[in-house]
Amino acid sequence: MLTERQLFILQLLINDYIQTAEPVGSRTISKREDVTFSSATIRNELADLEEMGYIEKTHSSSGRVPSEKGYRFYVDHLLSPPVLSKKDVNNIHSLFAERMVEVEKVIQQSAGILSELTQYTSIILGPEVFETKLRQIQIIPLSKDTAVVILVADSGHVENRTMKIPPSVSMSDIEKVVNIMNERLKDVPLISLKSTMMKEMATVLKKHIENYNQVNTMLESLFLYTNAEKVYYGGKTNILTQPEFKDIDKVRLLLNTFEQDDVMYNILRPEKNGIEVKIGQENDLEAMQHCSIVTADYFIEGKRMGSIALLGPTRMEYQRSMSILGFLANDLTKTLTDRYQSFKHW
Amino acid sequence: MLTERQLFILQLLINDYIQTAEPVGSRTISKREDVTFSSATIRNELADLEEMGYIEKTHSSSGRVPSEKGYRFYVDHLLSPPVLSKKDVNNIHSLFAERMVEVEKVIQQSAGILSELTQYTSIILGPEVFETKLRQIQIIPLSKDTAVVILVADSGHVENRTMKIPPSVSMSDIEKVVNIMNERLKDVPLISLKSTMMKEMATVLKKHIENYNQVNTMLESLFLYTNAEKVYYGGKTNILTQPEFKDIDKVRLLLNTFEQDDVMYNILRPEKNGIEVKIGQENDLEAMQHCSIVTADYFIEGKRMGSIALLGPTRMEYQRSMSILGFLANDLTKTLTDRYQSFKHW
DNA sequence: TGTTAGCACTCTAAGGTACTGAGTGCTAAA
DNA sequence: TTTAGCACTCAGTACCTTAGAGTGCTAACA
Repeated sequence: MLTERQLFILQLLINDYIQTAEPVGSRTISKREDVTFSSATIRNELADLEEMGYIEKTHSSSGRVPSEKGYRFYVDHLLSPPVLSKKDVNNIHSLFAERMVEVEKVIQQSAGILSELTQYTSIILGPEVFETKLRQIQIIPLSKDTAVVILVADSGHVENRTMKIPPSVSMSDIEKVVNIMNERLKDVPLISLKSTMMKEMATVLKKHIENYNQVNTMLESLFLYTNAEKVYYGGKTNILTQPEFKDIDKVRLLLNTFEQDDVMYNILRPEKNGIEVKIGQENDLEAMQHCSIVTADYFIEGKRMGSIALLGPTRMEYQRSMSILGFLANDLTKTLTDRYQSFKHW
Repeated sequence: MLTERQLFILQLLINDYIQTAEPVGSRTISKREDVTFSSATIRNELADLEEMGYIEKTHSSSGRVPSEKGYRFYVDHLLSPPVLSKKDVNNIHSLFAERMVEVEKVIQQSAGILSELTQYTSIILGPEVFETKLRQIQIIPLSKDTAVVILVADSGHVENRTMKIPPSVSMSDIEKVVNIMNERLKDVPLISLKSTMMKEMATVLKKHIENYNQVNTMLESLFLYTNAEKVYYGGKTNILTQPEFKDIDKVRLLLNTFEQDDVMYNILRPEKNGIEVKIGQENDLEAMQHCSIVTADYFIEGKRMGSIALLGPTRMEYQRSMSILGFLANDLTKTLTDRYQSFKHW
């Protein structure tokens, strides 16, 4: 168990290290105004803290650096009360003041402002298709064997795919199918579109359509890819300004990971509600060894829709990041819920 | 004017430097089998070449390195005949063997294969809207004051925008407008959609619609952004493996530029037809100081549609890059033209 | 007159040594 | 329990030396 003084020293040390990125020595700590005890005392305490695994030395006569365990403890128990400057708050609010129509834009802008305010890289998981429902489906022929299928969701999201039409399927067949789909599939959540279609529509389609099998395989291919949530970024290269990323190999590893949407998706997918912090190895991904990720969720009508996140070095400003993130998640939730309700109750 | 021998030596030097990234000395050159004269002779020639500005020293007793002028001359006059291995050719052909339906995918894949084959960063300017024509326009209401507008082009390209509907404009008005648009604007090139609409439709609309002014401003905002060509990338981080990009600041500058679509667009927009090489400063952009860009165009029915490009260090394999690029541009042209014709003549 | 061998010279890169300063751990006294 | 004091450690820097790759120049050669 840590004593009051040890807690205090650990906090001072981590705060200092977050600012300077330099190992912190006992003398540095003793010089602070609110420290009454001597550097020798601090040395003793530091030795204890090191023994318990909260801090480390970079070499035998260096100052101390927080360990991942130390950061974990700091985040869980030692964060000072959140302070957001009015400037920051205004900055965020002003973003939502101009009521943007397109969700994509709202999110892209949010990513931008996050990375600007923090100088870290911001990552946002776009709204899940999860709860959005089909409003309308349309098929527009392009040539004798291709057509564009357009799905419009009640969230305003539009999805389109080009597909091949088997020669045995006629245009009038397709028209019939579309009509039936619009009747039967309206207000079905996009996520269960495929299964609903297979279940509910099979019998109806069989009645009205000749080449049921061909049509069916065609439709199956259409809904093959449940469109994953899109990943948005802000300040992708901000991380390169951090001293811990002077090494080009680390950078390449990390930037490569950014390009893999599926990997990022898994990293951001939160395990629990609320603001979550993952420190270094906790991300179990080599590229993220020296990074921490702070995530928060946003909601529409209480349903979790996606996450917003900040990625920085393990030595990141957790308190500030969490505050900004929480704040923005809140605003995002409000905006999107408003928007959604205006659609739903129309 | 350069003598035969000087040409030969310059060529050997640049070839060597491209492979090794190390300054090339007279002895290195003299050791080559096909070199009959001594290193002393070569030293004399190198001194002349340096005086003429084709090569440089990194310090007073170092070997020589090509200058930008040297590269320029090399690219214009000294390239050895193109050699593409069968493997490369097959690689590219196989890409187009599976006839993909969506242009986006074709292009994304092309970018991928380009960067894989060369280990440089590939950049592709998506097909211009330029010649593609409107096939159909649709408006789907989302709420009492918002609707999604969907434009389908004959190329299969789908464009959608969410817009606000002024309260004074009724749904039936909108339906009327859409009908008129579909009548009048069909087969109008997307690029001139706005002007055609303003000219041709004004009179008709005035007749049928009450709130002409509101509708008009609404429509104007709709076509405000001529959608720029999309920029696709492959192997964004490949450039980081080049020894000239060990410096994190150079990297940041370059990667930041990648994020600015408009800047990249201007860089890629070719000035003349055919395969073009821009070396270092010729790109007049700080971030591109140490880079060269090779661009080629692709066409649909003889009309230039976009460009594909490779970005590497100035010390890049020009010959190979140009060959691969030319080859792929050709395949791309064929594929897209085929596709387009199957749409057009339907 | 063009080519080449030879040599003095230059500069980088790598390795070694010495010094400084920030930091530690331990001990003994307050 | 705290602290002053001291010996010790180690990274970083500066400085020097050496090795090696390369040049430019000169004088001799074909």
